[in-house]
Amino acid sequence: MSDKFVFEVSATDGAARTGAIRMPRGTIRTPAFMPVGTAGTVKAMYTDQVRALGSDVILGNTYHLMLRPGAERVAKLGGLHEFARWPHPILTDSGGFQVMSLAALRKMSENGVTFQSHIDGSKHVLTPERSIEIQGLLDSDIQMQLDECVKLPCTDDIAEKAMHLSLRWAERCRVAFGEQPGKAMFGIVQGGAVERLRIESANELVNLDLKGYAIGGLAVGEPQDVMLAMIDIVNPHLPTTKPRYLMGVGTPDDIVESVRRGVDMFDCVMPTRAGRHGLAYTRFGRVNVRNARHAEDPRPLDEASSCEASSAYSRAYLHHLVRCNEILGMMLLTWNNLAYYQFLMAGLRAAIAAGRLEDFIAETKEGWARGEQG
RNA sequence: GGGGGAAUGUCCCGAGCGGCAAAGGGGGCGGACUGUAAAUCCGCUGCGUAAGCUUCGUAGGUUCGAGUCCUACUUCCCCCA
Repeated sequence: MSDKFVFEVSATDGAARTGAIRMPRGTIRTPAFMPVGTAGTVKAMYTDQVRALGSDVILGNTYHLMLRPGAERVAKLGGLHEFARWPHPILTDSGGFQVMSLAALRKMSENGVTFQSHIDGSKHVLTPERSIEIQGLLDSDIQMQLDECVKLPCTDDIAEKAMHLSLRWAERCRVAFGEQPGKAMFGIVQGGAVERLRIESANELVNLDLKGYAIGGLAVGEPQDVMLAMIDIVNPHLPTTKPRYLMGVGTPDDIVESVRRGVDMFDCVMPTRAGRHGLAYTRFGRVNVRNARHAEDPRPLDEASSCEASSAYSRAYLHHLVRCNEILGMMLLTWNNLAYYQFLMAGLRAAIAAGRLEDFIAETKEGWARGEQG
């Protein structure tokens, strides 16, 4: 096969692996963290900054972009890459997450989801086919199947129905997507917190022979140990030759633990949203910059960081900006957080390549536990 | 000189019109955020673990009961001279 979408594992360490996804718009080094840019922007960041931090791919969202500015309009303007000035790979979510997050504004049916726009209340039908069509109009490089994401905890019955519906939708998405060399459509494993359902979901999806597999419906209310247990259950059923993407996760600790278990891709709102809300992630753990104790602290968040936001601005100044609700405060903390996330990912990749992942993880967690630098 | 108005919870603004430990804001202190309806949301903010105690410029008074009514005083503001 001469597909231009290729996943290569270059090294493994335990269940963890490092490698690269190569595709026409660029290479994604794995394990990868993908900053979330729901509405065509990684909030509070310039694309150049996002790129410079080592991001190889960012997310976009079908639901949000179909409402505003509209998929056809984005297509007319040259696609999402051109529109948002991000020439590198883009992964788009299908709208499946909004099935959960906008539960009050949607209706499910076998055919698809009907959303009532959170913006103006208008009705929009999202079928598996339309979701793929929209993702195609956006010119997304990695497209996600439409799925039904369910909040946990839930009954086995609800988890099972959502999982089976998601499987049927996966097939329809695969047909709609067809053959697109250089691009990919990923399936999404569902099944709540039920081992049997997770395994069935994974096996059925693998039968569809997709280019990548996501684990969805996690970090949606369950404790971390449950999430990790689900990963351990699912991964052995996924082919080692395809990328595994844990959707929507997570905290640095979640990511480290998942990489250790063989996950290759992550996306999460955490670094960007938390940054806007005054929380900084650093090598020394989390720092709530709003807290009074930083008011007169001249030290930067991390003097050794190569990111200016982390090394060149005092905590006192960041504290001031956050308190004043200044835009720059959100920009700097988002920048710092994304820098830390990408620093962490680079560290994980290097550690796996060097066969010292466990040591790296121990050192990393030691830093978090130690707290403040110095 | 004459007339009118205002002082509220120990940071600020401010509701309150006889049953009030006293609405709301702001500020402050802390927390949350996981495929983004999020520059959002949630606590706490007189003392005490509690029964309870002490508060509404000051001092008296009326009343079962006063932040609310009356009197005087203090300070501030406005208008007329």
